Amino acid sequence: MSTERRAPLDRRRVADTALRLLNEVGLDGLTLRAIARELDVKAPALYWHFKDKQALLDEMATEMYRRMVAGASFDPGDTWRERLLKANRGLRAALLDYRDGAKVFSGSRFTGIEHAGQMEDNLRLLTAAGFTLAQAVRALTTAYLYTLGFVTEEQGVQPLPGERREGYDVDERARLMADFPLSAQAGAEIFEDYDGHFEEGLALVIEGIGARYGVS
Amino acid sequence: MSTERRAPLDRRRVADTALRLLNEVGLDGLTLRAIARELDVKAPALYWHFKDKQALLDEMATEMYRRMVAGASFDPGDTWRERLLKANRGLRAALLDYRDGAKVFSGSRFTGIEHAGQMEDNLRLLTAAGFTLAQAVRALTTAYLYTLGFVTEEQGVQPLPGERREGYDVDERARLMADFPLSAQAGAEIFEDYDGHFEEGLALVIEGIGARYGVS
DNA sequence: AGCGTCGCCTTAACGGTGTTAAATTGTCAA
DNA sequence: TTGACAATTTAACACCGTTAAGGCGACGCT
Repeated sequence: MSTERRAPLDRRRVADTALRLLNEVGLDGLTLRAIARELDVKAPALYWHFKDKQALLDEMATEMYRRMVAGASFDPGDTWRERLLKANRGLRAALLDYRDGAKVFSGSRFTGIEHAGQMEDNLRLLTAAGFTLAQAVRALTTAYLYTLGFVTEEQGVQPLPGERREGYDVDERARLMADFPLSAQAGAEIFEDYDGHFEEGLALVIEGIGARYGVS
Repeated sequence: MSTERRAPLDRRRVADTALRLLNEVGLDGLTLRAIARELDVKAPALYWHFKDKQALLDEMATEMYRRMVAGASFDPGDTWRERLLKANRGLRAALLDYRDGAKVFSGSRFTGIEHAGQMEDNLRLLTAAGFTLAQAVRALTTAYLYTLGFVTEEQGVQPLPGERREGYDVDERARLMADFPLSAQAGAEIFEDYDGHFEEGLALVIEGIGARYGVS
């Protein structure tokens, strides 16, 4: 008889498994029973480690953020523009790593204060570059909210890089909108080349920060 | 005996009622049975008018948009800056009218092409002002996504104007973040005065559009 | 060695959810 | 009068998050 025993669960391992499963089944399919099955455990066992499902989602969001920070290559010598570019490209990449990543992320709250480290770093860099604290917060937040909004929409159309949700045929859309020629033509500018469009929008935001706050 | 008979349902009336109910119970509490009860009908009746719950949510989002457009005071003589301000202030106001409005909105798709009217109008105004079509689309979309991201976060903290969700005490947050002085101080810049912060971020985006695309 | 405690998990169950199939009613036309 | 058809109800299904209660193994204490 095998005396092998499963190692006891902990919050981190549960969140890990849930994140892996998320990519297979999506947020709708991410049930406690499915997560438990994956961990070779019954669903109520999860309640020993999390007070409810939202707490597990919070831990998942926190783990997503941890991995994003781990993958970030922040240089103390970055200009503020470089830093804003890196931070928001990194955020987008982190969200795109998971199906419904943006929804999970924006629907949750961090479980600790680990995120304060990166924030402090960014605020220090921007204030050192000449921004007031209020300006620095506004700059970071505005870019952050743009990125979050962008990826939320992006994942609504393209759940994972490569696969496309139904009902987004650009050609058919153009046909329906025959009476609105500019809108029809705009289709390609909306539903394709997300990478390029994200960069362009981010550039707009950064340009605005530099112009309005008079920091170069 | 009263021979009064309920007028038959239609998609619009169902969406109306669902939107009213949304403000009382929130998105989580918005069940088909609750909506049906409000309409003095049983839940499966809704399936005569909608193929599933998502289709009803789509109709709700469309109705939100209709009301937003109805409440908009777009002047053909608007400068492109005025137009971007009006459109995004109007969008935010429309989303804030409903509890979880941003979530409902960004999780759904319009049921028709009614939204193309306003889009065409905006694209016309911006291209007339000197933007290329691609630039106009990018300008409108970037501001739109910022607004959507902003209100999503805002409603996560403040479901309806006036009421606040738990766990967002700025003072306690500052205490936890004692080791991160800038971040601690930033609390007030993040969780308070949403009106002012929204305006400032929107101004940043618009400034960036003007600067990068060289249109004044 | 025996015993109690405690951490971690299972079994069983509850009320509620979206959804479907089938039966029912009301209305209007032939 | 009958038949067709739109609109709704009744009944049921599978599954969901969550709770209560109990089981089981490992550990410290006497």
